[in-house]
Amino acid sequence: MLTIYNTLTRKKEAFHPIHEGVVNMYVCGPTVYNYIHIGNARSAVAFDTVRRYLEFKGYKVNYVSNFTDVDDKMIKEAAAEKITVPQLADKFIKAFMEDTTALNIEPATMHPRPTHEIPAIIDFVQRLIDRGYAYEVDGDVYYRARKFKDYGELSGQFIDDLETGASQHVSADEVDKKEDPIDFALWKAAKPGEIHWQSPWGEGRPGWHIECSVMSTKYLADTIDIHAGGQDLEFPHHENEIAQSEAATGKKFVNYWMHNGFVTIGKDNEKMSKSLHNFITVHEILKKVDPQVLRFFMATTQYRRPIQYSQDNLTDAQNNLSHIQNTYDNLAYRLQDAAEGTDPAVEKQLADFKQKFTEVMDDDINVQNGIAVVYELVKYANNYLDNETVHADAIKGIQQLLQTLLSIFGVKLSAHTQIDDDQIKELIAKRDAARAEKNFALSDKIRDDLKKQGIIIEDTPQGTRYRKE
RNA sequence: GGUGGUAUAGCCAAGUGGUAAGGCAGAGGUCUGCAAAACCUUCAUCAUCGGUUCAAAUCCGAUUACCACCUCCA
Repeated sequence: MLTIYNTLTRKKEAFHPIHEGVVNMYVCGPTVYNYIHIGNARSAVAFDTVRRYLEFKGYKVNYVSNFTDVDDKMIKEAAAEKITVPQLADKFIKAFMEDTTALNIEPATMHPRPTHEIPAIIDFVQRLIDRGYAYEVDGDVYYRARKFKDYGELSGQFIDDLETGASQHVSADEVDKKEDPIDFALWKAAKPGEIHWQSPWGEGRPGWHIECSVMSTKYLADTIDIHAGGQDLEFPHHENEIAQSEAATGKKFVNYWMHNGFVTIGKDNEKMSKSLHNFITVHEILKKVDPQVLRFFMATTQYRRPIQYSQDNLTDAQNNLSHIQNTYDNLAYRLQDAAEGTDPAVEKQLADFKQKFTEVMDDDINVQNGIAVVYELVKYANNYLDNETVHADAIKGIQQLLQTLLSIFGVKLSAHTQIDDDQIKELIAKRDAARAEKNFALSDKIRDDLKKQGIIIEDTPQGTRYRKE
């Protein structure tokens, strides 16, 4: 049975979706004013992995993830680039899709954007005003946080302990307008020249938090199964979403809150973030690193744990993935001389591996233990391949399980042995002849020459094989 | 000041009371003409101090260090 750590209760809980067999999940996406960095990608990878595991378990997953396409940073960056806010958004949404596709992240079922939802947002804000949870001041609309009785429940904060302006990002002007410093903006009046929409409170734009409440309830349901995002969103973003949504609908907003840990960098393991200027964009790193390696690197750390980004750790991931990929190639190679039929012992063993994998992953998506089962499978597979006689269906069974498990981590395995090239085959024949005559100088030269072309030669008991590097 | 998290071998990391999974790197070996790939063997008493217990990395208390959040952040 699947258990998930629920930030709201600070406990692992048995996972029961509202509707049998279906999971409604919403994941907070990025503000699209720049290329995503590895930290942003972490969230996308973490919850893509959760999604894939849920699908592996047989659930249908409705996965909604937003793009925040208007806010202060968007306005500032658009001005800097001398383009409009929507142009900026389109540019970086396109980049986001390219980067996440490279990382083999499944597109969301839906990617809503607040600027496409203005009427729904206005209705939602109006509803909060009508219910006495919000008030208008000079074209801004604020949420009366203290009126919502459970405010602070998610993050464990007590209202009176909050140090106003501790993050030093609130302007004095804004504090003056609010009834209470902890109130937050639902709607912001436009400054001259800023992008804006008409509203009952004048020209303005949505505040940050409101979009997720509106889009989650509109595209999924008033109450959903999973709402996810980075740990930095716990407070205030998710706290505010709960306050807005539950005040508006009168229903529980989310059953399971999931928060991913950060990507850290440097010897102090500092959080990677745009504001600390210590980030590396996915766009940049993919110029140097195989996207599969980057994906594997991120997917094999459990979503709640921090990931330390370093070259050493990336190299580790690279080596591990190569080992798995080599095994997959070894399997494909032996398929060529395999006997027909299967091997009951192998079938049994595969069923055991699959069950063990499910058991460990059911514990809050414990991917470290999950990947350990994969390594067991890999070792088992290679040992099986040492047999003189192997069976085709058994090998196919191993391949299939390996592929299925790796796909949960977002890695696509494919055989490298299937390349067919007469020229290479001719050289190999020549080399084999040389070896038979013990002319190792020639045979080694042929091997070296092929290596320069990126072709690796390997001698096995079944003959000489080759693959691309 | 409030809140939360983390501390296990050179590195990554599992582990929630019974004498430390797994991976990388390293060392040795098997196979090979040599390689490659793979396999085998080997490599720690768990930040510190104190307590509870027949028994603790695991529970309790204290200490230290690091990280994060407190209306910009995935």
